[in-house]
Amino acid sequence: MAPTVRVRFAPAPTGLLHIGNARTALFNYVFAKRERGRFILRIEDTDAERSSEAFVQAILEDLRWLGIEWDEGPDGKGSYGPYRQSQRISLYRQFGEQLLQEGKAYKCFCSRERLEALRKEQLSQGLMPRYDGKCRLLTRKEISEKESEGVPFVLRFPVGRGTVLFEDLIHGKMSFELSGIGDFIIIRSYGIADYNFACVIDDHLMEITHVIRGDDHLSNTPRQILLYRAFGWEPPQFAHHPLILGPDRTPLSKRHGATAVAHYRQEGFLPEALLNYLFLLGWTPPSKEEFFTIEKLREEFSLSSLSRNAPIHSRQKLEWLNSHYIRKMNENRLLTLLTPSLEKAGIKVDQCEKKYLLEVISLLKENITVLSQVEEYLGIFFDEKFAIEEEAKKILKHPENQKILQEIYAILKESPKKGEGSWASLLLKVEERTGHKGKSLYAPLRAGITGKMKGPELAKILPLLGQERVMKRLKIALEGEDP
RNA sequence: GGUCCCAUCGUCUAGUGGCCUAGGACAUCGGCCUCUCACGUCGAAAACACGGGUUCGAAUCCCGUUGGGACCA
Repeated sequence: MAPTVRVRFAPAPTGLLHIGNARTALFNYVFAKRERGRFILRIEDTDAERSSEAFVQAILEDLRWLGIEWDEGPDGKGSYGPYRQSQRISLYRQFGEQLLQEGKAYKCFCSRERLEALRKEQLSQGLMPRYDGKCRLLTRKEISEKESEGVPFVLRFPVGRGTVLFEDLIHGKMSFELSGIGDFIIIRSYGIADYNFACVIDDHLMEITHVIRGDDHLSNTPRQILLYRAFGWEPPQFAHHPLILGPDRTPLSKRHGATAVAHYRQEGFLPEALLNYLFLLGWTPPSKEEFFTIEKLREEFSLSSLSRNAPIHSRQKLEWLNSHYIRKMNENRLLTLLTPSLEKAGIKVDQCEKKYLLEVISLLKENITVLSQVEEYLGIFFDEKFAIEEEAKKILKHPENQKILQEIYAILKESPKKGEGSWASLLLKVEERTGHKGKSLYAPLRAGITGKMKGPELAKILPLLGQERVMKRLKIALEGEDP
């Protein structure tokens, strides 16, 4: 029987989770679900300077928001811990020591100055800069001399010659020439493990079966495989996916503006839209359908069908998906999601009639791309936000338009309270009396009633506002007063 | 400089040797719908980086060039 699939997502808490990392997490998560395996969250916080607990918490929050649940992680779940590298430092040292004892690693006493000089010289000769293996040849005596002098050292791994072959689940057969790789550091002078070393030890100890990560690690993989071999461990399967690029075709970073998941969440993007988008960049479901859910991904996603091209981030496509999901969402859930935006805009949600709120939302969801955009339209439905835009004012100034509004006002005044259905007949009456219809009627009406030039259908807004409020707003428009 | 990765419309992609006069989506432009915006709908413009092979036949396979990217330092 094949062992249980175990995958991991291993972010460094040196910043907010950005959409590229989120995509990696999602690939791992969906793969684990499909294989009925386990998803492990590991925090790579060996860089104490740049790591912070606040970022750890922010990352966890973003992952949860995306719908990712981990089976094991830094918050107590799982028995392969600890799940923070900062708590595993002594482990790395132990394994470093083991390699040293077995003669599979050596102490390197070379100073920063020597390394720097070496590098410059190699460069000037047109050679590739890499460690020349000087300390690999040190005698026992020389080593103990250096040690007693207290010369700081690092642990290096002798790479040797040959070719490393492996099968990448996305790229296929991979072949790396070792002649291009210098002896690399596994433990730094201050006792901290290098990335590749810590990564291999953790992945092995946590019994990771599939390492799914970005292409930026592709060329680290032969180094890691060498370490697995040195320990006599079975390497996991590897899958390297392309990195999301910015419009300038360099890897997505802060320079490209908003890239953090948290940012998109705050702006009012839905997790299902972001998820759909992240997979759409580089993957097409068998059905060729553009919209898909995580359930569908669980059934249909496969690493080998992922594109090997690095995709470019497109906010437009994300927005398109988001507006689609907003329109599809039911009003009750939308109201829950929208409440923070509404409150922030000064609408006291709990004091509003829920039925009214839901109706407002059912109209507005047709017009917005991101949740935060509702604010733009709030003035139509909430008196405390009502304001007349400059362009609307211009329209209202026209004498002819004033006449039309006066007519409407008069008709409303003489009509008994209108039920919802009778607005249509009322507008017909207005058409008859003023001789205006279509645009010339509706434009001033819209300007007067909503204070805006665009928005949902007037035929739906009017009954929602009710006769009384419509009259009140007409009056404001007629008197040319600022409300 | 070495070791690798990648290469179809502006963007995401379909395409795994004949079904391709290269399909879809976003964005763009135009028509329709319509009081506006949005939606919807119809249509237009838009790509196989280049050069060699292999083959009866190549976007698809091989090699080289070019371009972009990663890692190494």
